[in-house]
Amino acid sequence: MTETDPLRAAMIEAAERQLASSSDHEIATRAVCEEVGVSQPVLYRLFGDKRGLLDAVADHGYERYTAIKAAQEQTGDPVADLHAGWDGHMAFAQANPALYQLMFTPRPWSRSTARERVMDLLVAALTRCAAAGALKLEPRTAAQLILSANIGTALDHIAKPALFEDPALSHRMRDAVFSHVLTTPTAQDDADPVRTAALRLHAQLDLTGTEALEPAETALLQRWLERITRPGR
Amino acid sequence: MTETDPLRAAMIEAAERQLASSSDHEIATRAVCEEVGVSQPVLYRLFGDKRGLLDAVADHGYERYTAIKAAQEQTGDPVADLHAGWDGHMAFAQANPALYQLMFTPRPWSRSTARERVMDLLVAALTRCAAAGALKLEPRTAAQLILSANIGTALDHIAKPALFEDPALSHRMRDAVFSHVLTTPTAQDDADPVRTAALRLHAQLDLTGTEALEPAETALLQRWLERITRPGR
DNA sequence: GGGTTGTCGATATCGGCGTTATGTTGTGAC
DNA sequence: GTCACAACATAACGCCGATATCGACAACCC
Repeated sequence: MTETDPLRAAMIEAAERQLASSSDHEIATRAVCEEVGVSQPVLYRLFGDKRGLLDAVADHGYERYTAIKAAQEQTGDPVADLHAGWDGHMAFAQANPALYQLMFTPRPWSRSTARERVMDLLVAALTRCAAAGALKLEPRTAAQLILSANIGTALDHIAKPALFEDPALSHRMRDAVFSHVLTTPTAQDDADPVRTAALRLHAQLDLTGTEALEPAETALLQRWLERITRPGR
Repeated sequence: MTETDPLRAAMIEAAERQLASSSDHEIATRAVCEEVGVSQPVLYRLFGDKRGLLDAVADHGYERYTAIKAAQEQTGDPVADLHAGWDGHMAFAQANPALYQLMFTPRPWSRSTARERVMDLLVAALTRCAAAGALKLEPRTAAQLILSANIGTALDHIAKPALFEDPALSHRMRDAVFSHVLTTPTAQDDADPVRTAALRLHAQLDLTGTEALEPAETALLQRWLERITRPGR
């Protein structure tokens, strides 16, 4: 995945350093090239564009993001992992505010896939929750809700860094969204038990699959389960 | 409040037009001056800075924002007004994506007060809800939650405009946050009836005040009510 | 009323930026 | 040996944000 081009990696790291230390969250292609010790045309040959460099920095930030996440999501309880994932997201925003905005704030003409990949990570974590019967919604819908709320909260905290000191607000938002997405441990099958069971089976099939059915049959079954869980609410 | 300086207003409007029609959500001071028919030094005399111009554009956007809001928040039911306010916020983001990002995305060194003023508007709407006994939290805390979630959802929709077509996601987020902030109509006084009653009285005093107590007494009472409602959760 | 002062504006310019055309050097193939 | 090609630096172009300098004009004091 990483092309192991040392020059390219050095430029990305230099750009990330300058981005983190710049007061206005901006970088200058000249300064990046000077820090690495090369001239400007190499930047345009490697990244095509300043925007290409920024996209590469954002994608590199995704790998640092996954490194933080991979170091913690070890619990057997997927719901606890989900909570830790929210807090890890906030910690990443606090540690790298400029990089965070680059990754999660909409930039026109951006071709970075950082946000989508974070989304996929979240969908995977939510699918594990669904397999445990803890999810009320489809994993993708729940992921969109959680990620939007997480980003909105993190951007608010970045604008007012004092908020990071007290995690009460972040946890309140986390609980608000999670309680709308997760099943309550007490009354597990609330309104529509068929729907919850279908969601659980769908996720379990995504995770482990089955050998009791032919692939074509499994595919048809998944479509049926999607129809059962579709209507929302 | 508006200084009624026609030149200043013309430059703000020109900058807003160019911001809305620019592909990269950027403006050039030269182009703004040229459209108005003045030279660059007047821009720096009026706004001091390019950032000053952008701040003025953001603050002007706040007035358009309030215009949309003032046209709808008329119902007697403050909770219904709150729901309409969320949807109006999303509609504003859809109608003016570039201006929206300028107003609600953290910009270093920005001196714009647009976000704070929107926050104050939301606090006022929530205080009306609290006076009706519909709020579980202090208005400021609730406002921070709602605004962060609203901004996060709107930014997500701006990045993928197709999401605007189906309001299901936005409404899901709205319900998630609101159900964490508002009292359910059925079981109004749930865990801590003293706290809910104190919140209600605090808000009502903020709104209408009282003549039964001296001002100093009222102030002390408000501090007591804050201590009752402080501990959170 | 003439000179003074200060405000408002334009012209011209500076330094920095993103980007690219041009030259130059090194290297492997035949 | 030379020829083709790739990789790199030099130098330049055009645009941008910001400002120094200068001119016009109204108000005001003596």
